[in-house]
Amino acid sequence: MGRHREFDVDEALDAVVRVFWRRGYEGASYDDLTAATGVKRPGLYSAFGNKEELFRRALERYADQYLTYMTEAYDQPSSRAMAEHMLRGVVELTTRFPENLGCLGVNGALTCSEASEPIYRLLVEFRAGGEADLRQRLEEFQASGDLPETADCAGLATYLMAVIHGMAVQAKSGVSREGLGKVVEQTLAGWPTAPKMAG
Amino acid sequence: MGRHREFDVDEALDAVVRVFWRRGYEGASYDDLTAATGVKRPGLYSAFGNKEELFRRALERYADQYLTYMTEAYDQPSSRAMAEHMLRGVVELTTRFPENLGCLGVNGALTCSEASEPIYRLLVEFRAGGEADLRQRLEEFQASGDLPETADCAGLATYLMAVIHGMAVQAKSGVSREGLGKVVEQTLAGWPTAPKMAG
DNA sequence: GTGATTTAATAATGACCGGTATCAAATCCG
DNA sequence: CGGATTTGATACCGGTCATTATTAAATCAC
Repeated sequence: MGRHREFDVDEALDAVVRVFWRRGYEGASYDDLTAATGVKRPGLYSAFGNKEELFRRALERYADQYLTYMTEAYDQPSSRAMAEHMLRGVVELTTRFPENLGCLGVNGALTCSEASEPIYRLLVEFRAGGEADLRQRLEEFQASGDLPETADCAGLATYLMAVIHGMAVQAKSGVSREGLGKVVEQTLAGWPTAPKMAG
Repeated sequence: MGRHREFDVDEALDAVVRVFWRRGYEGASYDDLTAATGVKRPGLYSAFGNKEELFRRALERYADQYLTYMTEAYDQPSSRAMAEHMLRGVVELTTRFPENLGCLGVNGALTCSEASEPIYRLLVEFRAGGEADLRQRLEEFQASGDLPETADCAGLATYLMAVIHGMAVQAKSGVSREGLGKVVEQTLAGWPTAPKMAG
């Protein structure tokens, strides 16, 4: 019983995601958040908790809504196709909204004051988790003969994640979709090729 | 005439550089800056102006002190040697100080509140300037036959800067020197080779 | 309708932010 | 020395930060 909530929690969270995506965790104020959501301060607090919890919720929603191309990539038939799917997905994501260039995983808090270090660590772990998943998938590709036995899967994962984060920085700096496409091309041009199979 | 300044301006600026490098522009407070420099607030203001001017001074000093490997790279005899020199320099720079991982050009302000957008734009231009210089040098290498005529120098410059910025993000996330070395190897493995010259 | 309960809106809280006014200490000139 | 001038240190300023106390409005059970 009691009065009903007058705003849609997921809609508000979507707006919150866009604010953090654009401004980062510390750069986003409650004035920004209330303006974007149309929800007053106490409404956000009662629905999501404090700013740190709000960011955690926003990061989860961001992953669910926008990082689907990562799991799609894992279903591709070769490591090269996987890399291409991921890279094309990054180009699309990081340039899709002119107001939210780049990606939340990097924009959220590359640096911050001491007070926000929990969020900084959250994002470090978030990115490290993506790299660990990628490494594991690369090792599967290697086991199935799609990558040479001499390939360093951990190193390749670190490399590909570096390119992805670098593209996010470039996108945030205003590099166009076409410019980022060149990054994709060069990355794929250097991708290791499977050894010629007998038979 | 009058009382003499009791601190060394360059030493103080070096300490300021390290604070901004670690915390970013907005994440660095005057409490952090005064603690690191040993100079009280009014001392910093009288020597450097306000926070924005202080950051501009710090960025200049950072470039002079730490980005020398970039100009060294331009003196290398081939585009590949140049790329390797740059990439090894980035590994060294971004992991040199455990308290200041990554690079100031990216850490400074990838995102920020509306109030700090002048600094945000300064850093966008700072990075874009580096990419423009790199592109020009690549075109010279291409003109001298070190890169194939089919190579896209602008695209290569965007790619290499993406790798560099991505390595800075990875370093800031705690990736080791060895891990970043793998990024260098993979980047060089895909570097375009000059066409075989006749004679 | 009445009372209990939940949300919405306003406005206030203490802490910290960048930036300065103030005054004491130090230096130079004469 | 004495007076002018600059720096150093303390303490303060208004503004903004995240957070919350308070009160009005809305909904439910009965």
